[in-house]
Amino acid sequence: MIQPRPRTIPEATVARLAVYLRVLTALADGGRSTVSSGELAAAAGVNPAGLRKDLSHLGPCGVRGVGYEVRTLSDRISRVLGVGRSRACVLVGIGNLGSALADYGGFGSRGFEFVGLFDASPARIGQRIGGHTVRSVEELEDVVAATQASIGVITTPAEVAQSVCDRLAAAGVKSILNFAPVTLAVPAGVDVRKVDLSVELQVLAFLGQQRLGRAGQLEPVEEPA
Amino acid sequence: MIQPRPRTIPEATVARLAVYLRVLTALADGGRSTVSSGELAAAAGVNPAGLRKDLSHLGPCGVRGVGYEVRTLSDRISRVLGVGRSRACVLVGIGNLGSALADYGGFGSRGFEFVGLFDASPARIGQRIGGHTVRSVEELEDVVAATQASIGVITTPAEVAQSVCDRLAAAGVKSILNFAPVTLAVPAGVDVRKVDLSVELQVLAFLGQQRLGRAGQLEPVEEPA
DNA sequence: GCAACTTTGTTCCTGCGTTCACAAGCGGCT
DNA sequence: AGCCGCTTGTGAACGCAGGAACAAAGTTGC
Repeated sequence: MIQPRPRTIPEATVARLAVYLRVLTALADGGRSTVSSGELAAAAGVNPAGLRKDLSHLGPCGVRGVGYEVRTLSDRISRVLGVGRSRACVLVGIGNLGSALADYGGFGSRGFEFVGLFDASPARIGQRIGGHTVRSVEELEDVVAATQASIGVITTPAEVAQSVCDRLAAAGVKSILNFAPVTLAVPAGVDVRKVDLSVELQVLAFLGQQRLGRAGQLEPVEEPA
Repeated sequence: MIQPRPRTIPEATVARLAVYLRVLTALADGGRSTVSSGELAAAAGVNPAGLRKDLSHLGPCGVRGVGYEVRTLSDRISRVLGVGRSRACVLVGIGNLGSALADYGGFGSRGFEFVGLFDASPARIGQRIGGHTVRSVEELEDVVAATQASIGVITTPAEVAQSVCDRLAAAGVKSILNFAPVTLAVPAGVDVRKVDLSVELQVLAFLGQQRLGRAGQLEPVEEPA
């Protein structure tokens, strides 16, 4: 028997499922037992129809006329996303940002566990952050091999990010989250996801100034009819 | 004389323009004077045709048969994005992540200047980070009004993010970058951009396990029949 | 001066994501 | 038991981003 449902869930949907899961957890803590798509969508900041379509990728999991049972839906999403499955992560580059991530509690509750913090600076090595000890980046390959880490996070300066990325990929890491402001080249079979904080600010600023122009506060730069 | 070009540049294009700008800056530092779309696209990790389409939103700025002049293109993108224009930003929530952002040098070179760091904890108030002193969140409205800050960054715990957001919006901040894991509600005319680190990891992990499933290495965790 | 090569700018097209709208199904009320 | 209202799940249309192919334009060599 084959599954009639296509196994591919759009990436945008996956991102929203994670958001829904967080909202559902908050609702469960609040004692709610059921919730409608409209209410859930409002809390997540999306369109109700889009939410239902996202959830349809999991198969029918609601009751018509009533809504979704919070517990059931929460479990279903957790299972699909693989929450609870422990995932070993390594983090390279223990600067300000790296320290913040290592110390952030939001990962552990989702099954992400840092099994190695690495830095090249002798001043950093040996420090304890978030319950782990910073190790020399020389040990990177050994730790990845020993722990079978599948996720690597790069928070190094841009200059060394590519070489760190190469070493992670060579050591067997299949998924890389990159905070360094460079575009990484990786071999096939390795996923890279980039988070660029200054680009986010830049886009935000551009939208702001574009909105000012549209608002006609100062000379309306509209094309006249 | 009106500009015949439509003023709306797609958001995705704006984000890529910021990336191109970074690559161009690196090229200029390396002494390059011209660059082709193919080379620039490779360095930015995008399709050459897409890059040319992005650049076409700025009007013709290349020379056929030669390529783009690095200096000219760099200036053009900078002007469109508003780089160089100084933008006052306030940062609320000086935890690990907030400290990292306040101390990150990548913002100042793009014209983003933090004019206020705020926290509610007395233990944090008075600390100096990145050349600024952490102030009480009580002073938030006064500082925003005095500095005409247009951008606010929220790195507080989730529980207080909405109230901070409300205060920022009421004080006149028009663009908000939110790192707290909640969906913020804002009045019309205010832009919010959300960066959710744990969602990024979640998506990465899901793509990884999905890739494993497709590879047929082991049977994917099917719902039993 | 002319031809050939290189590279841009544009156009078409395909696919995806989002939104709207409606049929199907379930609980509650009479 | 039967009807009504509410909510889900799905099908269709719309708009948008991404990719490939092509024409225009400029340079280089002869």
